[in-house]
Amino acid sequence: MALYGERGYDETTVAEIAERAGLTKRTFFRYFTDKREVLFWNSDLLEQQMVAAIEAAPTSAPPLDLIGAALDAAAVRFEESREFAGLRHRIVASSPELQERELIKARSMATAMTRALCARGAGDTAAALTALMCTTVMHVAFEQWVDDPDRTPFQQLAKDALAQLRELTAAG
Amino acid sequence: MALYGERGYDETTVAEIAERAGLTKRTFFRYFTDKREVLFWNSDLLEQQMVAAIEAAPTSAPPLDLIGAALDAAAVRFEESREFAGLRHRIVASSPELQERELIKARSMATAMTRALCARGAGDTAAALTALMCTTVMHVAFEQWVDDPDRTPFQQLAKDALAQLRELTAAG
DNA sequence: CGAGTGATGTCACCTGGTGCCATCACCATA
DNA sequence: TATGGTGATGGCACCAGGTGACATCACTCG
Repeated sequence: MALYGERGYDETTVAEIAERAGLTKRTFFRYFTDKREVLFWNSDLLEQQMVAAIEAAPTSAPPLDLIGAALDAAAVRFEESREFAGLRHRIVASSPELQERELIKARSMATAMTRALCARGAGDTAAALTALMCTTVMHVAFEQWVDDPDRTPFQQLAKDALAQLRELTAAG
Repeated sequence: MALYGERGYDETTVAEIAERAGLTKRTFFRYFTDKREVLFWNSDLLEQQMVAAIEAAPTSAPPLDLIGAALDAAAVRFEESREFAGLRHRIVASSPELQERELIKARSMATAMTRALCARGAGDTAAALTALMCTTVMHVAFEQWVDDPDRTPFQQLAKDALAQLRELTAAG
């Protein structure tokens, strides 16, 4: 992460990372499957927590509330490390391959939530749509949250974005 | 594409593709920036057509109608080559790196539509949410459409998915 | 003390991807 | 016809990401 920040992602070689860490290139690849994966070390944890939030919600909760619960869970993790998230986000934004990786992580999150929603009795299509809307709102809110000079809480931004999404689909 | 279908994407080397095409590895990379890009040859065309559909819609149209117009444009292109889309989809589904590429293409589509929506006077957040909902519905409908034994038209599936999304956000 | 086990190093190797220069076909113009 | 320019291709060397196979070393357990 330090090296990525100092010299840029593309300009950093795995050999250099390994050297800085006092290891070998080979050993690096035993810990990380990828050069990219370093930036997504804890992503599955976030996924698990959002899924758990959905599973823990009351059975009668409508889809939008489930999304809200998952976003609240995400908010907790995000607020834990705002400046780190900012650095990480800037690095990811600098490289297309990292954005690709970020997108597939989001997709993985969505499919996990889809499974959880199906397990709660939602139809396949409804579950998929709901989960994807959740990642959509998360993405939009995250873009506003990171590097926000006012340091507005993520939870607030996510709530607003969700409300706006509701308006958009209701109007007309 | 033939080689990807025969031997699988991962097992196919660029040198083999070039040889089959009567070219050199070097020449291949002058036409395609990537080994992956072969599968996404016409993706920018689809993007342009969906953007054009949004721009061509009446000024008074609500967001959901704009999404509908863009999806109709996509439907036209999809129906042109159903079996090809099926093969292509199967190949993409077989490889994570191809899925990553597909996701970033969808994202690029979304940002292009976001720009178009902003140009029509939509707010930044509203535009982003609308565009992402469009790609979401497109994805869900596409998954149902491809390899569907009943050969239901894409337009129908997209319309249904969009209606279901509306229900999901309205309920509660 | 010796065997087994897990983490690391070492090396060879493959493949995707790029820079650089040579070559060749084609085309316009004198 | 000869000449020179231009665009597409080939050839080559090279780098970086990534993997497999084997050696080594530390640590633990009996």
